[in-house]
Amino acid sequence: MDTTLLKGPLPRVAVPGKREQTKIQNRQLILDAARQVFAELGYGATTVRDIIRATPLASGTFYNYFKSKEEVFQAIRDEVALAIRPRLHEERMKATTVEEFISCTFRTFFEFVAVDRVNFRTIRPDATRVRMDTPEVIAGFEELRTDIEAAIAKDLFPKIDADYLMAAIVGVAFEVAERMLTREPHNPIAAAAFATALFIGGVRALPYSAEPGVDTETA
Amino acid sequence: MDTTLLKGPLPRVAVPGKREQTKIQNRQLILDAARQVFAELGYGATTVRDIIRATPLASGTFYNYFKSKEEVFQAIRDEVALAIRPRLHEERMKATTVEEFISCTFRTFFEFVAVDRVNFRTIRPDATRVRMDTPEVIAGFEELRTDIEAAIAKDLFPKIDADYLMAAIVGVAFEVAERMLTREPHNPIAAAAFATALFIGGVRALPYSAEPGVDTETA
Amino acid sequence: MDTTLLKGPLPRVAVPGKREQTKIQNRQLILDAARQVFAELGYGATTVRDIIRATPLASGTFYNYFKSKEEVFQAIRDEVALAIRPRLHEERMKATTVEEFISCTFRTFFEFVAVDRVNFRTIRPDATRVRMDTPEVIAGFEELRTDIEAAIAKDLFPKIDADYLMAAIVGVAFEVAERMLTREPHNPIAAAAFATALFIGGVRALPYSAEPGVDTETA
Amino acid sequence: MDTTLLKGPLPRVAVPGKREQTKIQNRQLILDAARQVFAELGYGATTVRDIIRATPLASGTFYNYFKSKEEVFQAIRDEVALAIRPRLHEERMKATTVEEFISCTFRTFFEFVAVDRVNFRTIRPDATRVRMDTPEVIAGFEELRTDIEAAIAKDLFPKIDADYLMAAIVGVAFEVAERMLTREPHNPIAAAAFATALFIGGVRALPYSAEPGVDTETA
DNA sequence: AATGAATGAGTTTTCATTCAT
DNA sequence: TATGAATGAAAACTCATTCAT
Repeated sequence: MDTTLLKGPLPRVAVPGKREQTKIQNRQLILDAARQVFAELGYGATTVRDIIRATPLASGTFYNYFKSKEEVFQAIRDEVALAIRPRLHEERMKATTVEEFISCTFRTFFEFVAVDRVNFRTIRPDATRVRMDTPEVIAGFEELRTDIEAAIAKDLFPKIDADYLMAAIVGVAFEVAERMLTREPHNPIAAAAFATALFIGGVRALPYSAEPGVDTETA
Repeated sequence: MDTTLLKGPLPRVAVPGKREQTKIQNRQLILDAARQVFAELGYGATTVRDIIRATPLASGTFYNYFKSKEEVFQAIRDEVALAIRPRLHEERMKATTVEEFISCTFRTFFEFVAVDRVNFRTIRPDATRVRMDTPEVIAGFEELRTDIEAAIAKDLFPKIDADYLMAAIVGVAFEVAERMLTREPHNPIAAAAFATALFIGGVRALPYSAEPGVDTETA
Repeated sequence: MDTTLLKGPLPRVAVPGKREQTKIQNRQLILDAARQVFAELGYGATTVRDIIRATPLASGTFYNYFKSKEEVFQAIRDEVALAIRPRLHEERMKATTVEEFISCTFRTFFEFVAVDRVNFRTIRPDATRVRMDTPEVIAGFEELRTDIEAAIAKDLFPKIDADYLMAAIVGVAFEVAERMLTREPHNPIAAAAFATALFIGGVRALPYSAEPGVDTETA
Repeated sequence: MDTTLLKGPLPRVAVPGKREQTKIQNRQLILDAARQVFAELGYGATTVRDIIRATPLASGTFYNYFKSKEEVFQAIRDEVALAIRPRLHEERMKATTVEEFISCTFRTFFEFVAVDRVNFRTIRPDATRVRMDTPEVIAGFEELRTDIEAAIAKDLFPKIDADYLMAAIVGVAFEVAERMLTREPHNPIAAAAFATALFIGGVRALPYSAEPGVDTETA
């Protein structure tokens, strides 16, 4: 190893450095553990101790990264929202028909959820569902509304209530995603097909289902 | 602080023999307080103390009626199962068309929310929105699936995925209700009309909106 | 025992009651323990645990009575100030000469300190002295100034700086009391004689001392 | 937050060989910060972190210079013992009369306080006044007793109680200084004149005051 | 030597539950 | 049966000190 460059004035700003690395890694360790534990116990029942215990770190270390349970939670939500928002927005911008607009929204969302299920499931199915809308998540919803309004302006949509439509899409996305995750194997394509059909043609246009609770494409 | 005069089982001097009455009344006091507080803080964050504080009763009294927080929660669930669910169930049983089935579900729900908004949604002081699916609603929507399955059996619905349809209805109900409450005056009829139209004919069948964010029936 | 009176509408406000008694007692237990521990370890080094440990009570019980260490401390100070202030004021009002005014102030204070030394000594001699002036204590000082001003108005004192004189008296009272408590036996009379002589005639009028650090009256 | 650029041992690139300089400098940085923080929060409430935070140094660096909070405290004591005490001591040694002995003590002290008020007294945000006898002053007044004893041996003072006299001087010095700082402008000369007159001739010898609370020399 | 994150023991605080009145 | 203070186990949080870089 050539250490020439390490002599002289220390390369203070250079190279991320091992310290920096560990810091990022530890933050991630906590976030991952929190995701895990939230999914298992639910947000309410989770304690900071639970999170730390799921980690090789010491209790005090938690507080070097987050002030409280709530703060980790929001960090997780934000992380997710930041990951999916740009993708959703971009695809919707490319849509030239109502069908495309709707279907790309659902498909992207369900695929994301299927892959990243731990992120989505900070929820204990048999108990209470808590949804904490952080600014980042709200921003995602707002963006959807703006996109709808833009689509109306382009005559892609009829002149409808964009606010309610946004709400309807969000509601269906979250609830159907939830159900989707209870089925094995997860089938985001089928879920998106269902939701899209509903939004395009209503219940009568919904795909036939061999038996309730089983994705038609899987059956 | 001496709160002696403020507390006490309400009418201590009540008509003799009506002890049974007081017992029922106290039970109700606790249930009502619990509903309130669960809605405000969420199930996880709520403590038994919080519930008792929202009551004229003493902390020990709680345990004369319920063994734990979990038990009150169950009791609320049970209670409402006996109140709203039969109503919804009955109406849906009478439905002879898909339209009726869908519209009565949404109308009843939105009207319930508009009247009982406190139970539905609260803003925490730090402005973070926390939503808890109150037990009554969970129970109601579990039954929804059963009713859909029954409707499919009666050939009212095509043979679709009842689980997903239930999820879609729940999602739309919740999210649109949320938006409805941000508008003045609350218009459950218009909200139900929107949701029903969406489910019957898809986005293209949605009622025209003079301006986004304003109920057409109100405008 | 005649229980006739116990029937019918409960005598809610009557008799202090055993519960009420215990409450007062426990508060006092904590205050006494705190006094003890503050005197031993000093205010800074004392923890709430230390106080509780010096008590037969459980840790949580502390918080039924005080919010924090600081709050107990202030309660102690206030208790003391409330006990001694009226006595000091009353005696000063009766003074007809400067000598009386000064000497009664010091005598009362030093006697109080000698008797109630634990109250006075929330201080660790070898470490840091912390004096937290609670409103109640400040009020005691203010009263002294007012009394001095009244004495000036009555021509008992020459027209001097009442504010500084008050400060001087307070300073001498506290510091000499501190020294007095290091000597055995405590001799408040001698301490008051010293302070009074100083304030009346200056250092040259001070009583002779057989040996420094020994009260002349004792020697 | 990346504070890399803000921290660091001051001039890392400093003139080679002047490492010794930096070491002395850092030690001083810590001592100064400690003095500040002790005065603000009191010894007990101060944490090592507080001291370090008031410094451009990193937490670990603290332990290169001092083993603990206690040790900094001792160091401050020692440091000032070398600075103020000799000055006071020397002046008192030169005194040929009681007046000189007393007046030089007060004058020096009040001037020190007026200049260095931050070290003497701080107001905490919650308005509770906390006073900590900073080590320098404690050390100074311990020596005062020795000096009084020496003066008695020289027949400068009558054979009085040196311990009590020291206490009286300390008490007056502190309390009057406190009052002095509440007046604008600070007038250490007048404060010293007041205290000296009191100690030489008693209350009847005190300078007349135009109005209480106003320094005569200023008025 | 300087750095500053990690550590974990110790402290503060909360809260479900008990129990004497 | 109602009361509400006491309990103490467990959670939240702090901070002196260590140690890899």
